Amino acid sequence: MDTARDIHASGLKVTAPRQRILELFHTGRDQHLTAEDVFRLLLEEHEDIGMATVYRVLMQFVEAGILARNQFENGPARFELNTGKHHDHLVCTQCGRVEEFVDPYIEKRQRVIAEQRGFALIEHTLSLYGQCRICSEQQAGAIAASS
Amino acid sequence: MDTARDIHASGLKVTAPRQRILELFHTGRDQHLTAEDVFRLLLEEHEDIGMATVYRVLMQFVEAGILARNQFENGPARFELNTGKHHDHLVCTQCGRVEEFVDPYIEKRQRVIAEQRGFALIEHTLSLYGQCRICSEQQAGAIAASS
DNA sequence: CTCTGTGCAAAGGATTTGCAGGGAA
DNA sequence: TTCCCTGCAAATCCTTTGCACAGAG
Repeated sequence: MDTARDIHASGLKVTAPRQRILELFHTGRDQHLTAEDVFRLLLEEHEDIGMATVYRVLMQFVEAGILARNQFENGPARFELNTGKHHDHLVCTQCGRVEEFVDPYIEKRQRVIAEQRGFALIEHTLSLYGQCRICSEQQAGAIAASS
Repeated sequence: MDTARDIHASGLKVTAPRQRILELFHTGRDQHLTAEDVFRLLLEEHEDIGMATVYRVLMQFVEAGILARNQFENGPARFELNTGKHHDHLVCTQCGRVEEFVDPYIEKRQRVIAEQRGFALIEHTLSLYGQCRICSEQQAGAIAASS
């Protein structure tokens, strides 16, 4: 919550762009923002921050362990607060909503599989793509209305 | 194995570029090639095929269900023969080697999780990143030699 | 003969980098 | 005052598209 402290603790100077960007991620829930999202939100706040800075800051935060970077399919990278707790994602192919989940059993099987193949596991990404409840309902409603 | 037949069955004209590209994937094992790989291999065969054609053909093959496209981390897309059997990947972060695996339990858990969240599951990607056995051994050898 | 395919070059989206001025510590 | 930061523009990487000609059916 204390953005200035987090930034300083990472050995980075506490500047306006860095504070504003980090605040964005602390605002609201389910924040899985693209660099473009961050840039646009800053514009709306009348902050004059360039895309290059957005990318640089996001990257520094990832290296500092403050943010985590996710690459879904072939779209732009999405950033989220790094809570320290690993988790996987459910991504709505319709509205882009991202939900998180953890399944201890899947995590365990992954370690077993890597071991069997002689792989020294470093990390993994698991993403489930589908239509979320809300989009499914909207679609059902639209079909009903058109008939 | 009969590339011309596969291509024709997809409603595509049987042309030299399409046949050469498809043959590449039938050559050898563990073919997870990038568009760049394909382009380079064709050059070595003295085939005069442009990158645009490589991308177009790869895309058509994916749409035809002949190839499958995988996006690992933030690197370029990798293509492989679509055997019709879903599988996930182990990717060596050192040498780039890609191995495949299937785990019925993980598959099942994924369906359960999606259902619990009200997601109509369409597809998923699971990739384990780490160091393969060969790279681990080489590294161990290098350390031993330097001491 | 008629379209689909192809190569080339240019365009495109996402991200990175070079540079000179600006601002934290 | 000293570097670290920043904005801008240009560069990069991967991929797609426009166009006129070539070739499969």
